[in-house]
Amino acid sequence: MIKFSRKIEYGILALQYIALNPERVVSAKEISERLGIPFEFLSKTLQQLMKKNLIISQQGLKGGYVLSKKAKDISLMDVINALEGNASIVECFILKNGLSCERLENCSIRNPMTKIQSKLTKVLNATTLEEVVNG
Amino acid sequence: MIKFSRKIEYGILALQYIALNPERVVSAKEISERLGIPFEFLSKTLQQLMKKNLIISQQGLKGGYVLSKKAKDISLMDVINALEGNASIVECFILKNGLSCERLENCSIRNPMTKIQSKLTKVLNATTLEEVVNG
DNA sequence: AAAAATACGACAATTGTAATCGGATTTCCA
DNA sequence: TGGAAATCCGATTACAATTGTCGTATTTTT
Repeated sequence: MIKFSRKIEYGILALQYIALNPERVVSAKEISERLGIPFEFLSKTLQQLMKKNLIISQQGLKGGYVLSKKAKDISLMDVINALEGNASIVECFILKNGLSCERLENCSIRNPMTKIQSKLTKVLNATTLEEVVNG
Repeated sequence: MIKFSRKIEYGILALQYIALNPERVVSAKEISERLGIPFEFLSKTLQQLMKKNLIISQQGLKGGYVLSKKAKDISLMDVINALEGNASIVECFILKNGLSCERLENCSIRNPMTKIQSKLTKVLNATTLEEVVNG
């Protein structure tokens, strides 16, 4: 199965919700209740997005989040990178202890996979939050 | 993280290995040893591919597997479908009990995700085993 | 000072993947 | 014709990653 993790789904949904309410600060609680996403988990996700400068947080009463830039300047790839830092479609692209997989000599799978990887990355880079918001 | 499962990786690697030895029947044991893939797990994977008619099995001593069609007629999508039957990039595309997700009314994420999904599917459909074999 | 929000580390639960086990069947060949 | 080597296949276990929870500290507004 090839699919986005919950975290990424939640992240995209939350960003979409925030983007739809640009005139105000939106709290995690509100997003959580409206979209039916576990509050604590969502909070963690939003904090990650904040650390990666995709959103700005305001603490305290009446606090919450706003986008740090325009929806058209946030790509799905940005979100994935912020939340997981890795969109490698094949295991062996992920270095372990700085080493690549041990199957290398018998593995001519890398090159064609690289092509698929780059095509996918291209799509994710090209798709912005604005597109997601506007269906 | 977006990545192929081990099963799919193993499946592609095995098909590649079989495709590289078109003149003979290749046993699961040989593939397992050469590529460092757990024998039992690989066997299951090959059996699945056999049931979906991507390879032909020959039982008994000197048994093993051969491709059932030309490498250029097997796409990565075929492999994924055979092994998991689902390449949905977003959870809500996967129907549960015939129902879609409960977030529908607040969810305008479906449409843009469908676009990404179809782009990905296109790439996977267009990439054949032959391409994988020839790097 | 109280209320409502974020921040954050640690932990628990769940789930799906990955791997193993046990045994059955098929086929070849000495 | 019997043993070896292979596929076949259901059941079960092991494991890891994801997902979710808890408790507490901190920030900010009223």
